[in-house]
Amino acid sequence: MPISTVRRGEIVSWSRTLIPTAKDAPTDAEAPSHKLLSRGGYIRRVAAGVYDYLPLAWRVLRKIEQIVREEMNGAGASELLMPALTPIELFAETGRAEAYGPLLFRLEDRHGREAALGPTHEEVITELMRGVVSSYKQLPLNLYQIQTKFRDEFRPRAGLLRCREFIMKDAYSFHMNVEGKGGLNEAYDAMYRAYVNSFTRCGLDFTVVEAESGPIGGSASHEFMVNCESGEDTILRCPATGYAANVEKCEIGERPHSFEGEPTGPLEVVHTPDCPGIEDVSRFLKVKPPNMLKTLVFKRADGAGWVLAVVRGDHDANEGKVKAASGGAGGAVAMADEKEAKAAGFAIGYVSPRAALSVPNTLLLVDPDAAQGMDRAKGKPSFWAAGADRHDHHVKHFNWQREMGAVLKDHHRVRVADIRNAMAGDPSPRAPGAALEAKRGIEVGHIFKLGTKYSDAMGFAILDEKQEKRSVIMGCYGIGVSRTMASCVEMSHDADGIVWPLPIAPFHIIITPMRVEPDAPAMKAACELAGRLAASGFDVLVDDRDERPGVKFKDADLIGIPIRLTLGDKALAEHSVEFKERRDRESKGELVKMDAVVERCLRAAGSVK
RNA sequence: CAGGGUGUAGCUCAGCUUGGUAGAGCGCGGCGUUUGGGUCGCCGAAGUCGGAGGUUCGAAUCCUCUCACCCUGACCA
Repeated sequence: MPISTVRRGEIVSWSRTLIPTAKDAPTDAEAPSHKLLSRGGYIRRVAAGVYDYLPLAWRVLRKIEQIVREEMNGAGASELLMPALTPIELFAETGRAEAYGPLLFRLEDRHGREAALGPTHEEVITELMRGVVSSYKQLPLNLYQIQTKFRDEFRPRAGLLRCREFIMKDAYSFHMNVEGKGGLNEAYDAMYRAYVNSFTRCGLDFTVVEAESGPIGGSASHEFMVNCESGEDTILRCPATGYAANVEKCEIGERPHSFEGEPTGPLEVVHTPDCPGIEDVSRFLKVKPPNMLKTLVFKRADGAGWVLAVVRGDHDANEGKVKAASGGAGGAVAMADEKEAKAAGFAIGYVSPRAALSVPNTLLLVDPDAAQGMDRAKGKPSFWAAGADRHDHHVKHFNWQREMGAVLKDHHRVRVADIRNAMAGDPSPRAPGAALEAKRGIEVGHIFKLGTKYSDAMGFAILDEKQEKRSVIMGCYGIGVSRTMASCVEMSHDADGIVWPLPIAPFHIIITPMRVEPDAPAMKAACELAGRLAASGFDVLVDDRDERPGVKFKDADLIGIPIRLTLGDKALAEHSVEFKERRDRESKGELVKMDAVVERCLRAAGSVK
């Protein structure tokens, strides 16, 4: 017997479900998605960063989940479900009980045992795998779950975009090797494709960017960002090549630099009281930030000295890049502790590049835009203001060669390197002559190559084919399901309400009969039509409320159902209904004969429903 | 965590300065009216004024403490 391949749609009456729409959004809602999901009766706030998902929202979430599920299964992953409640010992094992800090929701049971509500499940799944996988023959494996996650955010905000409790799909893959068949790269690439497929099928406009792997560790990482101006994250993109990366990761193309240039005047020390930041000094000295040198103090992780990072006043130093540029001698670096740095002789807040001369074991890293003796645009020597290495004092007319001397040529002590965050207008690292563009986005997916961080920490090693015990190599892959719903609203709405893409709309079609008494022609036609549409796979919402037309139209627009079929006297007299797509704001709608409606809707839906 | 702000009816808010019977609009219930873009009219239900303590004859209002929530920043798979 063949398996039925046609999905029968669902029919729901507005009056028999819960869709509490409202004219006003709660005052605390600012983000469009927060306002519209609240007004549209999708969500209600229960506590800070904690929400009810009402029937409409739950339908959307389940549709997103289903798409993700299909793509994950198609990519060879298997679904399981792990507990949200996790004994603290598991997080202690990898040090993340500390690393996650207050972000971890902690609780204590009646016996005084500590537990945490899972923010993510690397430890839990590694613990599981450690117990059940004992041979390389069982790998590779890719396991995922869709589940509620908990993070005690310092500041939940923007409705569903940053919650303390949210729905997430997290997947973990396990391998004996990185390259080749069954390796990490193969799974990573499969996940990359599954993510592209998932977000495309959801109808999202998104960009894939290269990303830092962050505190989770690992070696490579991509973020999937929904494009929208209200996004929290800035991404940079090369228009010539399509290269895209987030601010932390984005490389900057070649920038010419040279310390050579005549002084603009004698070095002048100026008393600058109460000027802790660049902005204050800039105002006080009447010097624009692009003419100032910002010098930050980093400490080597091994304690064997310091790294000074010099960037232009209007630029931000990038810790990851500083780390990379100072690599080799002494390993990783971290922002210096203020007390410690002061004790070593740095006048924190007033440090100049010259501090590299006076404090031993100090490497000076200079960003190319700061390493300028000549102002190229103006064709004359650069004017620089900098710290005076003395509390409440700065200097004017800083000149690299005069102030630093021969040490500039010593590559063990002074290096010029890309050490700042990229900005719009910076040269592209991939195409000469092209400039990076800045866009805003919301992160909805993130994939990582973890390597052996967790398997090492938790002792998950098995024998390979050569009888050698090796740590299992891992990858992990997340999708914020509830955030995806919210970012879709951010991306797709207008003044009247939400405009859902068809694949994740709670209902494909809303039928709006003008009269709703059970024996009214409009209501009878609505029921008949709903049945035929459902048989073709459409989910149909019938607005059977005894409300004025204006109210129904406003609500239909607000909740964002892609297709509206209106049944009024005029249309019925011609055996027709009025067909209107939500995304067409201007059009009046078209009259469609009753027996052609299903076909018209199918055409509007394309091949996807 | 730092700075700022708000808590009064289901929602949006007024009242607080200058203490004296707790209000409006939307929503909700009823009646009538209207019926293609949030009709109109009348009637009605609805609030321990976030909580505790204090000052006072009397506190939504003044004082102290506390709780919750929001915004900006920092933080952030």
